[in-house]
Amino acid sequence: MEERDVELIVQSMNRLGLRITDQRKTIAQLFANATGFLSAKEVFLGMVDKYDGISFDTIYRNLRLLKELGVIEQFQIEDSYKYRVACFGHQHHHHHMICLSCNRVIPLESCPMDNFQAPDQFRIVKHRFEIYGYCDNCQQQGMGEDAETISA
Amino acid sequence: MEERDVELIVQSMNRLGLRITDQRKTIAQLFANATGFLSAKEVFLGMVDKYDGISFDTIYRNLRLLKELGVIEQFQIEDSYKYRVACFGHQHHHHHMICLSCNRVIPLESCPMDNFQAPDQFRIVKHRFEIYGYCDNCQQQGMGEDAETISA
DNA sequence: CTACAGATAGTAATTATTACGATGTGAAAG
DNA sequence: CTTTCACATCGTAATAATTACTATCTGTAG
Repeated sequence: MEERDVELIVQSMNRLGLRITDQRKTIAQLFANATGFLSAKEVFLGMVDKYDGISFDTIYRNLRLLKELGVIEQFQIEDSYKYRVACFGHQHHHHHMICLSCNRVIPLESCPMDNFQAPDQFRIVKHRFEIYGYCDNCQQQGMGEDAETISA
Repeated sequence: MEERDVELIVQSMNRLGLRITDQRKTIAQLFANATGFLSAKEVFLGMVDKYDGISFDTIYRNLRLLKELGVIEQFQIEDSYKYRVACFGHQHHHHHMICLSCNRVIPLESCPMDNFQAPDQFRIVKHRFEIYGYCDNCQQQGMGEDAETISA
């Protein structure tokens, strides 16, 4: 991403009533420059150079706030939380395909609930649907050739 | 569940090459008697009376082993891991509806991947699909009446 | 009965996350 | 440009969940 994208993130922070601190600008930069996901730890590591005594409180509080306000999205990948800039242009309900090699996220337009009828008078409140595999690029670089489809 | 179900679990442990220790018998009992899920902590609490110096190692090692061997299934509910006896009679690939009130698990026969075509030459390795809501029983007891459908 | 690989106890270490009082600061108002 | 103060951060501690490891114990094959 480019400088313009940092501005977009900072602007949305501002619009949502958050103060624009130096630390938050840096968080915006980190997410704008990230190719894939960032874990809390990675955000910390990206900040600790510039703010050498930075508090975990600052990291976790901002990640939580930005998630709640919809600026970033939280994913659960391989048993741990990771974050990325929310899919702009996909504000409506959608799902994702996630590349196990490069962590690229491909938004999906279709939702399995569109043509699903719950049995047993079950009242559906929410659902979770994610696809994992290897994207076109990574396959061409030989990734995932040997990977078997896991039925789970 | 009944005594017979404890035996089934113990037998499958045995068949899979695990030694039948007292502790493992007790774990089998806990899962056989559980109405819903058990967290690692709950398993610990269920064992600590009988084995007062029981090690976390024992709990976590056995949960991991039993999960890997397919005796129990691991779910992620409300940001934490919980376990239950695997769906016997549903050894093939399937998904679940999970009641947010009583934690009842309803196996689903249909899989969203059955009629799904991945775009972008994405090579699908695995997927995750879970439905959360309120089961028939809990709705009749007034649970989930006010719950709104969450698009996420 | 014996031997031993595997299991457990007891404890420590690691990791992730949350909490909180003191201090600092963005930005709104004057 | 100052003042002000709610919000943000720092520094540190606490909590929680999980993993690690060694000495000891035990299920079970032979």
